Amino acid sequence: MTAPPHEARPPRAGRALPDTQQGMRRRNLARVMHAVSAEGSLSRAAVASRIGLTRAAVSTLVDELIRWGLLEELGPERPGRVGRPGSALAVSGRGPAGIGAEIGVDHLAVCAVDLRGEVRARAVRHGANRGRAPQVVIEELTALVSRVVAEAESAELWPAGLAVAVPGLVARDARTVVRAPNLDWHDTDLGSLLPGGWPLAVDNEANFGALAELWLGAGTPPDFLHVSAEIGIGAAVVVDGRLLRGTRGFAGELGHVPVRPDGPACACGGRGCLEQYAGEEAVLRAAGLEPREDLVDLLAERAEAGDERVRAALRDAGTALGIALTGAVNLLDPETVVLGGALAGLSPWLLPALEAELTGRTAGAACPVAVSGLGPQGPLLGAAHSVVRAVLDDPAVVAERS
Amino acid sequence: MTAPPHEARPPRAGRALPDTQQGMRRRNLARVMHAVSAEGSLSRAAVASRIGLTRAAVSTLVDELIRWGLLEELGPERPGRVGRPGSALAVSGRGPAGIGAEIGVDHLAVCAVDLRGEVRARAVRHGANRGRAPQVVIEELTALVSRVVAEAESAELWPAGLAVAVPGLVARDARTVVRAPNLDWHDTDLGSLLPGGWPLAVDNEANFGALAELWLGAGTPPDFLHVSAEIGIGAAVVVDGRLLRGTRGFAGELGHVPVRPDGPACACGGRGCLEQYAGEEAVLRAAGLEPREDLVDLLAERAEAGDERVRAALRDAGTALGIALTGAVNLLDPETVVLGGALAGLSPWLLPALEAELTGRTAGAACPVAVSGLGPQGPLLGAAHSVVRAVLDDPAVVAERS
DNA sequence: ACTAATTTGTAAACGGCCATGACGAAATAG
DNA sequence: CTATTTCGTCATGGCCGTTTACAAATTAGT
Repeated sequence: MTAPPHEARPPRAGRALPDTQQGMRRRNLARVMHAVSAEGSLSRAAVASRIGLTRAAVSTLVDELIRWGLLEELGPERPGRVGRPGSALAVSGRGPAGIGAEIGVDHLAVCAVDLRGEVRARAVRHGANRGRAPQVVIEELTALVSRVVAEAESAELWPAGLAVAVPGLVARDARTVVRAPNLDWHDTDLGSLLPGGWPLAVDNEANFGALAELWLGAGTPPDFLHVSAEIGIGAAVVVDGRLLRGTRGFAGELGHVPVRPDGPACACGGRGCLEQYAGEEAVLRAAGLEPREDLVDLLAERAEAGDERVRAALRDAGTALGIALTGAVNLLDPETVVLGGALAGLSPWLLPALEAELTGRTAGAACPVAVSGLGPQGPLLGAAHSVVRAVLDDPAVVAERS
Repeated sequence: MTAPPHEARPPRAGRALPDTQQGMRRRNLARVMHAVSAEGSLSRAAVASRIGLTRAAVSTLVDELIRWGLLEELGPERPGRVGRPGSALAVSGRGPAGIGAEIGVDHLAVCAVDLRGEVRARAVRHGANRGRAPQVVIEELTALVSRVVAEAESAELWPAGLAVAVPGLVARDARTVVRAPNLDWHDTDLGSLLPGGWPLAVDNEANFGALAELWLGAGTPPDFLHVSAEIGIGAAVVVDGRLLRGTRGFAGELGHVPVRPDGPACACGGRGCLEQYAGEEAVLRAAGLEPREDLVDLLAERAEAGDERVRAALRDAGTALGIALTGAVNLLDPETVVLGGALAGLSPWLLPALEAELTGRTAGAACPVAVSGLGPQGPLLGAAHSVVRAVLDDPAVVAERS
């Protein structure tokens, strides 16, 4: 577990606030929100000492945040120490909520998360989406969103934004799906298909999964490499608490890192890419299984049961992952590598070979490998929380929106 | 970690100015300096419109910067347009200077750069440093620094900091050389050997080379991957205009990215690392040459002359580089890849094979490869400029220092 | 039980910083 | 020669956090 930060500092948001007196005030509002959010309940004086402002300044900031409905006063604290007890502040359970959505290969999911970080509404629809037209899928997703939003509104929440996790490459405009091979989508502008009216952010599921790990994972450091696999293999690079997106938004394509330069040809144009060894198709073939919806469970079950062919397939996938990760670790020097998504569930059979490669190839300076506790829930939670974080990072936006 | 705030603090520690009114003023002072520095000469009104402040505010900022000796008034501008002509401001050619130093495998170099970015003093000593004790080498380096500082001081410059480029891995404290295989140095604390009194920053030569490319290179974008090779192969990742250093400061170890997982064993513990194919030793062996000091010139000369064995060696090195870079590009999605250091001089024979691999393996989404115009001068210039940038990024420090 | 000490939250005065608006100065346009 | 435009500066005002002071609420000590 990482030591509690001496100061609850909001990670520098995507779009920095202007460097003016008003921008300073907005950043201080954010610092108050983050401090209270991190501790759950805090007095004004405690916030002041934590973020380095005076009690008087914090008082005016808190007044404003209460007026906007982002904080609420819980009443006097239980007096344990000497002196007048403070009045406990907490992040409001009403007000803005983050709507997260996930487009999986064989399911759709939507949830609403309040400012406290609690999931307040959910909706899921199972069924394969592969090859279906984006319009149809988005229509169904929109219906789920409507249901979740209605449920949230009945709990006095209002949607502050919609974030959609997609199994594919997303352009930096956070609207266009450039390529989602497992859905057969290409250059699809989700911005025009999804309901307008709220801020919208579309991103790779690996990215949202990594953010969930950063924000919700136990002891996840601000510098790590998050690897996830559904059908393709994606990774997300988090540096200093921020996602590394790349010029075109395509960073993290671990699946196409060359593992054996003379290996089998890949659809990407290369040879011997990681996906040729650790991708779903490759593992299925090596395990001698047919494609199914609940593939991960099946693989885990067979491996558990002692199916030697399945175990060998997973072992080989782990080896390939280890080779690719050796390159990534040498290049990025992350604090840890986190296995998420489907890899989390299969980690008992992947990890030994993976770690053998990784530590064997990096003598001494090995990078620890951890398994995500969020597993397949990561992307959806990360999406919803990304909206919540946007509000915490700049609480003043809600004032403009009323 | 108890570090005195004044001494041994890395100039570009990345630590942002405090978020207060005074911090805001300091940032605005920096914006004025950057604006004037970028244009060479600018009136107060032009600065104001460029950085988004009012003329009145800029006036007071400029007054202060002139009082500190960082800006100087050149007098009225040539009136070409309507209205009263402005008074041209320029960055002062006197005052603080950045001292850059480079410890190469077969040379030492020091230079002084003024705030305008011009090199005002140099000193070089040739001779192999491999295997010599750090104390002895640093003693010689210190002598060179003294000469350069004396020359700078006679030109009314005073050293604002010392930055040292080293061919090896440097810890994040910017003082300790963890491993420099080509010097045979291990866990050497340069901070205690180098002259005190100034802020000190030790860093990898690849990092400083990348910064030089960022700051001085023609048209270098803020997101790129800089590859350099002296004996080992180092890379530096620049994201959004900032170096990615990694948790331990070891990011960019491209030389130990696996290229052929079953290839020859490497000192790092791995097999088939890039260095086994494109490192100096490997290229020498393939080319059938003996180690020499001016190896790069020799290789270029032979290749130019048509020596087929040398050309094949460089071609193979390019291929291996291309494979390793394919992985890096997939992971980081940089805007360009820049070849610097010794690779720049050999690029005519490396590039064809390198680009063939890179574009062939990344179908369509290829990443352009550029060659550094700075070549072997990069690290030294980057080091000196890093000190200058630190002053431009926070001009108020010079006021504290007098 | 009563006083002293400590801590919290708020209010008023203060100082730093930039914006606004006005003014003189120095050029061009007609 | 006048009107116009632009530059640099000054006085004023608003925003924002700090300083200082004070009442309220609790514990510690007698």
